Amino acid sequence: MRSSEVAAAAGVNLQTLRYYERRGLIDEPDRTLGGHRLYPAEAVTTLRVIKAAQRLGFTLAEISELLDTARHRHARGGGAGLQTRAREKLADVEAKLADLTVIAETLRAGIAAGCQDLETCTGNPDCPLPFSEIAQ
Amino acid sequence: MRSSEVAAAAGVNLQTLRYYERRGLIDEPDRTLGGHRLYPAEAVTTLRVIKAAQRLGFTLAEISELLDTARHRHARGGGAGLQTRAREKLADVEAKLADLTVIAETLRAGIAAGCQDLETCTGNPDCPLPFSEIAQ
DNA sequence: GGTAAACCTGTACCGACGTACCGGATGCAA
DNA sequence: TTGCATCCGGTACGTCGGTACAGGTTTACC
Repeated sequence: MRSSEVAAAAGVNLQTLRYYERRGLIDEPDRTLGGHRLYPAEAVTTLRVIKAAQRLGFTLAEISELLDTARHRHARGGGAGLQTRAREKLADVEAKLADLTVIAETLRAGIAAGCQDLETCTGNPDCPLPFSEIAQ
Repeated sequence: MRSSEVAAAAGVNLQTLRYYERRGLIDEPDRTLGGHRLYPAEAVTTLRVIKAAQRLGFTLAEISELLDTARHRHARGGGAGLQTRAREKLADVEAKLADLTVIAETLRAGIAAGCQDLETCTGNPDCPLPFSEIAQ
């Protein structure tokens, strides 16, 4: 498959394909005599896996590592496997959930109290937004 | 107060202070004859309000706008007030919460299923991670 | 063999939020 | 008046995940 076919099939930009190649996320494909890239069909699957992993919150660096340890399985000791990574990521996500829950509650309180502007709220000790408590 | 005092009192970097000034988040302070900035004590409060608003998920651009509409209150029509902004932000935060909840559930499913690496999971139709369904 | 579409490399840029470094000027105390 | 900490403006860098452009080749089809 040619690069634009792969990009279209995976729903990514052509530039993104080359970017991933530079980042080591996808293998360097074979080339035509003239230097044009020729991808195997599996490249599309790899790209979809990358996108799925991104949706789960993994960074490209993490995905790159996960793909590496998947390829050569002798990752004893050094590289953490998918299990470990998923556990760590879950902890991150749960922490973010906790943060956002507090934030949502605070915003709801501010809305319920009818806060009109930052200046008034900052000086008002009854305001539920954390401006007044912070002011002094 | 001198710039380093304000920065220390608000817990921000000196450079950040100048950055906020460039962004229009804090007023341009008076200067000494030699050009050194001299801040009023309220600058510290403003900085803390900015940090509190950031913790609530507002961008610096949004905070800048909120501070502006707070300062000159004649913001009828054009600029949305704190109420409106808070409602919009709450909707954002709730959307993020929903996303992260799905992500957390997916990660938990993957952990419970004992997924070991991306390659195996991609080819396994029983894997709860959304790689296999996506592969074809 | 001509032509247009696709492709190549390399580099620069986006946005969001700062941080760091430079050479030079200033402030303050002894 | 000297000396040193602090501050000045301007610019460059860093992250993260791409995207865009320039200007030059290659491929594919008629």
